[in-house]
Amino acid sequence: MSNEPAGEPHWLSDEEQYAWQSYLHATTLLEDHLDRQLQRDAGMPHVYYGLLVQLSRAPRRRLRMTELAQNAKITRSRLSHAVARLEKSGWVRREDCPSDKRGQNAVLTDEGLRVLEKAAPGHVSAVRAAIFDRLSPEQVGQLAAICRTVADGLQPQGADLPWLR
Amino acid sequence: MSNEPAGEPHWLSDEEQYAWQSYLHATTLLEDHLDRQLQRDAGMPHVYYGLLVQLSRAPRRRLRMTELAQNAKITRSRLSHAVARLEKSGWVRREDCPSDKRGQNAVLTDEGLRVLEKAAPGHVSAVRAAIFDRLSPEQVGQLAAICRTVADGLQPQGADLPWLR
DNA sequence: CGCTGATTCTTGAAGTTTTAACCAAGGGTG
DNA sequence: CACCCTTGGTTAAAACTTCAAGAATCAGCG
Repeated sequence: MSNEPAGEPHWLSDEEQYAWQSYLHATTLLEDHLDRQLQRDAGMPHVYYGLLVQLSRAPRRRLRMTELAQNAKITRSRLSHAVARLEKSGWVRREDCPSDKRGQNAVLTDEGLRVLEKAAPGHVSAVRAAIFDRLSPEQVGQLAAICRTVADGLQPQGADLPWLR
Repeated sequence: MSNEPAGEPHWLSDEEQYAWQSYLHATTLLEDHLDRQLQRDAGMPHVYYGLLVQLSRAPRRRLRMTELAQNAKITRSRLSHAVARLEKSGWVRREDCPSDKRGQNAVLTDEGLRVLEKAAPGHVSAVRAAIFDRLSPEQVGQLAAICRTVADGLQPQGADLPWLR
């Protein structure tokens, strides 16, 4: 847990500090870049686009709210607001879950699918231009391994929230 | 995958898709984790903490607004709001720039420095626990190189905005 | 059944970020 | 100086996120 007595904080080494700074810059710039790209070309922020992608890959283009939130790594609350907005735009529709009366399914509408298919090529281009065109195949593998490791260390088993935190 | 609107969308390969997904998960979870950690322990989001760090490293603990925004990779507008909030909290003070009457300096206050020094150990611990304790030294080097490359590809030379986009 | 606690999802309010103007001061140029 | 364009920074409004609370259903159990 958090043992930080008044002793020695154990700072980052120069290499670590450099890596951390680079990481922060890269992720900030990239997220910003993709957010603008999608806002301009598809009229929605990156996270919302990610939700449509998840839905498009799901069995009948629908997913339980909680499952969608887990896949996208966001809170249920955030998802609720997001789906409300996407519903207002007509890309997504809510649907009562037959098996559990508490549940809701988020369903990707036909129009949502069209918007997604229209935006996807440009988005992939942007991602490719920012990352995969600039990295060697070995680096892509390295990146995947590093991210897997970091993500695994932050997953569910947290404490008092169902799956996040 | 599926159709191709005009020409060839050139989708991501399986390896690339996997890396991209892993990247999104890791960065989302990490940013979320650090935001909560700092909100809890220091009463501010991660970006604001980064601003205090920048200021603490600057010559007389002060920086021109634009320079600070560049260092932190955020827009001037966002910085304006952030500094307004930090000013309200007493961690930062504004100061007219003597050499350029349009300019403003953001100055880290003594209280701001205390808050920063108090929060730093816990934050470093969190970063270390999430990343550097889990990666090999080689991976740290790989991460830095990858992030450098990506960041360099997204830097200034954009078009209609001074330095961002 | 009636109770209790957990799970699902939503909501309102407060805080943060984006977007698009906007103003004031610099820096030429003629 | 008059003009015009750029730069530094702010602001209002809209969009988005977080936080805490709440309503409804489910599931176990006596």
